[in-house]
Amino acid sequence: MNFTSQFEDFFNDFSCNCKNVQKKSFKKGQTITTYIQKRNQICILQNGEADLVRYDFNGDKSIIEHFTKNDIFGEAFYVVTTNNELYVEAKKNCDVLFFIYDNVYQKCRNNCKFHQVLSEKFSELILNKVTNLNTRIEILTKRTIRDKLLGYFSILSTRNLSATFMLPFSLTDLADFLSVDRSAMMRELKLLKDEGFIKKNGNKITLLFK
Amino acid sequence: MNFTSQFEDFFNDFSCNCKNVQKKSFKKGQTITTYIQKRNQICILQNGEADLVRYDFNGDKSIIEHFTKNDIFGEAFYVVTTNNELYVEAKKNCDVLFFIYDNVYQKCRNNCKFHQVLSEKFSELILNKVTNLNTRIEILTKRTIRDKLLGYFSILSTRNLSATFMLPFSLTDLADFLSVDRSAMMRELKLLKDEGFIKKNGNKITLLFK
DNA sequence: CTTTTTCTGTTGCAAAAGCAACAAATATAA
DNA sequence: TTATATTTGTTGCTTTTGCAACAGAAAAAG
Repeated sequence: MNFTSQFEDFFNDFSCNCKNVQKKSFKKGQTITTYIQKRNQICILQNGEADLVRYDFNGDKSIIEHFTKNDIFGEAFYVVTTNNELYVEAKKNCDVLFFIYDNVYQKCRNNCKFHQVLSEKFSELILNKVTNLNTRIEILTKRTIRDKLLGYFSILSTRNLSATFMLPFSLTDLADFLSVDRSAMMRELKLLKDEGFIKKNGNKITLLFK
Repeated sequence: MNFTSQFEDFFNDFSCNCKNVQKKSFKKGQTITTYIQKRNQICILQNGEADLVRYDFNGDKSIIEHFTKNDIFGEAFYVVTTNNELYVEAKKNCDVLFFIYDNVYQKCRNNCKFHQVLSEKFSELILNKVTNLNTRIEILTKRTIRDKLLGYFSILSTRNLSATFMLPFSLTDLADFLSVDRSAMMRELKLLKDEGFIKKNGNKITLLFK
């Protein structure tokens, strides 16, 4: 995704004084925002890593999305239902911009640089989000844990332009991301190793096929 | 989603002569487009219903998305990988607008009304798509067939403002949409009926809880 | 109206996944 | 540095899901 670089400088140099945009920092483990479907909040992750986490009424945890630099998120993108708890948790120290959806097009009176660039580039940011979500759906629609693992690994391998790559998650979180039982996933990982499909060293995976 | 109404008249009255936008009609069962990740194609469904369908290398079919009036789709939203076949199939007669992503912002020389409105409203169309995809992910991350069914039913019920609603799918397609085995899903539907959670009459479902 | 195709409903059996529990290894905090 | 918490790895057992196969119902095609 090379469009990211277009925003890099802009977001780093960001120093808009208008009241409609807030910049906040979070430490690892802190909650960046909880989705409550009242405000029309949108967030841009300037730096760090974060997960959108859901707990359903069974207490099952899912990692809905994993966010990295310049990813966009917030309750404006989500129809929140009552039997879910949804929040975004910082997995590393994060800098985040907050604003509401209405401000993207109804520009603030200041006519500041931020809003000018944002309204131009907003679609590209969302377009990127859509492709990420589609990739996520592609993995989730795989029928078996094995296919989910291999599908996800293959995406990471492609992104990294190498058969070897680091998982962006702990194995515990990976299970929540793939929406499967952790011990069942561990069993499958072991089988994939034993059958010679992958090599695994902590969070470093190497694909041995094709 | 009441923003849809804003577009209704516009898209129906559409009569742009510029070469960058094409309007085509399809009969039920026809393929609207195949995703090949070469062009940056975007489509808007003016009328009808269509499914984005994937066959993976095992031959398993998934319905990735179900499109209705004013939904937006196309390979611009998808990172196509080699071991998938992806295409959009008309489930009813459809009218579709085709254009490429670049045209959304690099407006055509004609400066036609279509592009003017499109560039203003494009973000809202995508935003709507993002919420749909998130809803889709919410269902797919449920761990059991039962929870997937109940989760999906509850969404349809909310949308229809009624405990009773019609499935937009055949039961065969519903299984592909939930990404589960059809016979296992039928078994679960029967249990849900027998245990008094739902009433079912063909494609008409009534929720009997809460 | 008849034939053909698709969809629904069902079942027995096999395979996969979930659950619970625990020990060892790491990482984090005091 | 020691104590505490989290993650990894593993396993037996249970439950859920998938697969294959088939018959009847409904829909589409001729």
